[in-house]
Amino acid sequence: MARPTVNDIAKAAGVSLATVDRVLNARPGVREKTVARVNSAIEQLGYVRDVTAANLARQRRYRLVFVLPDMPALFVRTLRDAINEAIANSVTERTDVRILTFPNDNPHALVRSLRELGADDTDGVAIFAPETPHLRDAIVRLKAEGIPVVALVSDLPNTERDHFIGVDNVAAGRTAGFLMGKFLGNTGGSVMVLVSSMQARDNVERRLGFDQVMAESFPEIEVLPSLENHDNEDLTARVVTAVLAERGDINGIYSVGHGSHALVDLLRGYGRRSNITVIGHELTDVTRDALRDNLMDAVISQNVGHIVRSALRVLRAKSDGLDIVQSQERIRIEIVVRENLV
Amino acid sequence: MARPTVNDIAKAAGVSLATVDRVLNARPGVREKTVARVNSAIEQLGYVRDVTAANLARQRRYRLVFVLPDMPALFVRTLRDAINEAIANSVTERTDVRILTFPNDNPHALVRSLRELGADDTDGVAIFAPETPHLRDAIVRLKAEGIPVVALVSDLPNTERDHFIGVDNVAAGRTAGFLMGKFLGNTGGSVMVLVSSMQARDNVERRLGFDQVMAESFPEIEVLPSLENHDNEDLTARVVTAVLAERGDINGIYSVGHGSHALVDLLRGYGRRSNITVIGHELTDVTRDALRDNLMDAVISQNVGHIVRSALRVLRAKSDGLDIVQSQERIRIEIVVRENLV
DNA sequence: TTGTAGGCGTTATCAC
DNA sequence: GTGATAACGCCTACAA
Repeated sequence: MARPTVNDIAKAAGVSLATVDRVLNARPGVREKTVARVNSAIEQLGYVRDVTAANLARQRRYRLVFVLPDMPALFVRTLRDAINEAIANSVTERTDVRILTFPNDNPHALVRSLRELGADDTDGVAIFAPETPHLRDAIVRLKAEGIPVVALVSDLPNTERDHFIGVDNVAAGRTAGFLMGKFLGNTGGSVMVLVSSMQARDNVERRLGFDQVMAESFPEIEVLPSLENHDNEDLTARVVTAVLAERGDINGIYSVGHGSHALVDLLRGYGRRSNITVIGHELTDVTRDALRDNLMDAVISQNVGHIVRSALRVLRAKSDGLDIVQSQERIRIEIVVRENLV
Repeated sequence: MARPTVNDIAKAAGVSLATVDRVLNARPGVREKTVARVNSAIEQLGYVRDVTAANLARQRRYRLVFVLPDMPALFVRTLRDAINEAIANSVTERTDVRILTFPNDNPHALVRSLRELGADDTDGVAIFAPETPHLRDAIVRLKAEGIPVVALVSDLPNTERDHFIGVDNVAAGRTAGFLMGKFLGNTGGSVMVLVSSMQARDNVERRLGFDQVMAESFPEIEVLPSLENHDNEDLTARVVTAVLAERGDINGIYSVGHGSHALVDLLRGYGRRSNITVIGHELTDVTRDALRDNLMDAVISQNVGHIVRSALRVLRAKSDGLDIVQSQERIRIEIVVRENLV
């Protein structure tokens, strides 16, 4: 039998469509008694609103905004590409997507962009940015205007964001550590740790998880202190070369950040004659090639396509005050090796 | 500016709504000249039909069917659970889902079930079953009736199925082999291969991929012939125990099928005192616990939730003659270890 | 061969 | 407070 409609509840409750609608959308101007009557009819018939019909009637468009840093790291470009692909496919989903870019070294510019957004022109915001007090304030304001906000890739735990879409970076680091330990076996040796910057919370969390697992499960392997390379190729080359020369026992490199470009370039120069296990994060053109060419052994990643689609679904749902399907929105920590590329 | 509607094309082409509709849906009774005029208006305005409005108007429901074997293997139950979860969440998607079960040793029963389905009561079928001549015929008939058919998990390459939703099992086997080789390191030794049955095409393909990689990249490791255990616990225990006793050099076990239950039970008895690397397929309650308890080292898997949702999307799209978003429908070969569980 | 009118389930603008 | 009534974008009798 067919789903009950507003007409059915109207009949059942002995009121008109308009009244049912008022109750459904919690609009004022209905006696409490009537509200109760309508609600019980809704209960009894098991009514669930047809969102597509509602959206048609109100000519709804979801105006969503992605906020991204203007970083050189390939991962950000990968994310941007995924967003653009989603845009291309969203014509059919009543969704208008804008991308706002901010200079990644300038949190004020970010906040300034965010200030432009109001409930009159945006229905949801997805933010990929480091947490700062200014950003916290900006989010407070967005929420005060009733605009849903989700954190992307890097969580903003001390803000009022509605949802975080990304992976647990401690677990991602633990996964990297587990693979490093298993790949090295019980041969001892030591692992060099490369990181773009220890400012970013994701990097810190990954390093933490990595160290946990190495200490717990592979104590015979020594993990060296982090080397910050700021995504600089020359610096990377110099530092890595120096450390490799200095210590003869290095058999693993862990690249914590999402910019393994410099490292991969260097390794490509070596031609992998060194028998070093290399593990990094985020699947990009660079790391994909590196896996294929045996320059890297594993990449811990998160599916950007999934992240973007999840952000869109979650923001639309929040904007409608609807529930989300948890299992569908969980972003998995993916392990990518040579053989399961794509 | 707003998306053009049928009204806009009607105006632009100087015809009525009904004519536009006839052209859009390729219905007969329109002069070629008129068709051309309407089509060029559609082109010019960049019209793209609002599927939700169309579905509302025609009170469209997608009546989809999943066909599954009645197997004891936990993987099938996992898949079934995922379908039921999807059903629970599909109220809002104009989709009615039925599950048809057939005794897995009886392909005739499968074909008989399929015969019941007609264009009058089903809009799409997703089939998880081994390919047989009878099944091929049944699919020919479904397609002849205009019913979209997708293969689930295990491809049906020699049939007219519209789409395959699942992973490349050769690549899955290669991935297992890669991890086995990396985990064992260059210690030599030999790997025992357990398989429920070599009848199933997926098992054969995985074994093939596994052997490829082992031969190419880890020639120092010996891979033993497949032991068929037919998911039987007693048999597994006897065989595995015997082989382990007979050959002292076994340091790896590869469980090819999707029923690692018997093996895990046995290993649990051993308490993992044996230093054997164990790799299997499909994440289920059993393999999840085994990873957590260090009884297994890695599980190669495919996300059943994703598979089911993909099947629904693809069948709906095919049913409407729409394109699918390839990148969204590609099922990934997932590697699951202790640290990236869930 | 083409057009008119009404309806799909919901919302919104009026009156009463 | 409440109820007709007309949209939204599309489809489908039924007329013409």
